[in-house]
Amino acid sequence: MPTHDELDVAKRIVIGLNKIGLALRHHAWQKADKARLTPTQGQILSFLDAHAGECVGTSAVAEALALTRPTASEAIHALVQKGWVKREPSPADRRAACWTLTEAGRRQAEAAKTWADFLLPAVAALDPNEQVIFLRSLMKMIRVLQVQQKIPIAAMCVTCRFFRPCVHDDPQKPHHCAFVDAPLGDRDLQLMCSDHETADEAHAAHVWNILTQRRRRHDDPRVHDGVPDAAAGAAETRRD
Amino acid sequence: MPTHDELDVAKRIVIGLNKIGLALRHHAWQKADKARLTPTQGQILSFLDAHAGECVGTSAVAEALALTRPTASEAIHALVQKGWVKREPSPADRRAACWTLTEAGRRQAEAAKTWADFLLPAVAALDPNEQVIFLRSLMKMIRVLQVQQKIPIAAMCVTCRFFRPCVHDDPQKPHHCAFVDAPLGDRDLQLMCSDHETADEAHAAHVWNILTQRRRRHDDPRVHDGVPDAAAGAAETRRD
DNA sequence: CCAACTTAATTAGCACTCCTAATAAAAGTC
DNA sequence: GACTTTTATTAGGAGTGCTAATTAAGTTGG
Repeated sequence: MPTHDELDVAKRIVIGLNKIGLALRHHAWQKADKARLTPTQGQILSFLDAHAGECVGTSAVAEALALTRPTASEAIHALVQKGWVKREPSPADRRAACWTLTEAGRRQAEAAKTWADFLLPAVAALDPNEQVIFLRSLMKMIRVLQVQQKIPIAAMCVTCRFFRPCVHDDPQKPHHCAFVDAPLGDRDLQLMCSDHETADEAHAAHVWNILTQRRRRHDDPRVHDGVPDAAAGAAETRRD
Repeated sequence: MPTHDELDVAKRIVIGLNKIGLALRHHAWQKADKARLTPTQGQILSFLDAHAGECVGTSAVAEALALTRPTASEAIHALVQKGWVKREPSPADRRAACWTLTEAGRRQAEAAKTWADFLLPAVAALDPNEQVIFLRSLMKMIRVLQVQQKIPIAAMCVTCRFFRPCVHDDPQKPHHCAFVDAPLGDRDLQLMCSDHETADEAHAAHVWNILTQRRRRHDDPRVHDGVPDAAAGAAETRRD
């Protein structure tokens, strides 16, 4: 009889993910000292860089990185002190800030973006077949975490390059996210997606077109026998 | 055909692992407040509990959690203040400490042990076959990180001198543990084995070779579930 | 139109994280 | 007995992360 602990596979996976998390944290701090840029600060720079052009306030940063607003506020001010971020007034709201990168900040952000690439050699130890399965598994997990609100939500699907509007027949979940590979409903769009990556303008315009067209149809709901109205609308507005 | 393939699989895996890391950190701090136990402190309690009976000093803790000794020292003293850890003298060395849990500390450790279990529902989203592959992939990655000194040593089968990979014909239990003298399957591979003893380099390299080559010889056909043949073919061609 | 929300951001206060550098003390070396 | 290594700590500093309270600017409703 083996005397090894009888932990099931799932628990051992959790332990393993923890190890990876440990590596991430450790590495983040290691580099922190070199670049005078702590983990949180680096992530804020990356986030601001990814959302350049949008008006990103303290709250948006806090939400994206799963921090409280005070914590985000302090970290941002540290970056301001270092001359990498500056405050622009929001056109709409005199209370709100629009944090933007300075020229030096953009350079820092470029460097910070690759901070996790030290994991790439480890990933390369998997053969291509394993990588695909591993990625698919990660996506499944991330989706569950998102649904359970364990992962912060970062940006709107509508501006995301992974977003595919109106491709399913299910009226509850007509859209599709190509990153987590799962259907999305309209109410999911209100939330922001933690896997968001800004789409190019063409894609964004395309998405917007489809959404606005369909919404018009939606205003005039038709119910067929056993056929949901949105399905008909989606089918008609779908485009290749 | 997906249009979102601009990033290769490896980079998306890194992004995904980052997300999991974010969830881990966030969740750790959430619970921290409830239990008046910060992430590092919780991990120290777990570690001491797992190594009860051994003489664990400050350095050992620091190494296991990838902290500097001063950081570990401070965290331990916070736990002493709370009455969960006490110092015992080392029999051999009057400088060294043997940190041990108090009765209350053992109770706290028991609770702290499950802190990452919030990930279990996410893991459960994977089917059993995926779980096994995911676990094996994690171990491969962790081993690379260990070799690169990016992560403290983990007590994994893959680095253990008692581990004999692929010595049985039973595809369910191809490996063998020479310590408990019992066959092991992929699902039995350990990440935190209490009987682990680090193998010498020759043995480690040998194990690694066999594990990475094995897939072509007799792999479980279910592994290829849902994955294009091209991927398996690529795996096929990658050995000398 | 002003009192009563609500929201954006900050301040204050606290405990802890994480680092480097310097120190103290014991143990091993020569 | 001085020299070096190892174990643990202290000192000092920037940063993380939280809650609670505050300031200021919008929004809403009687």
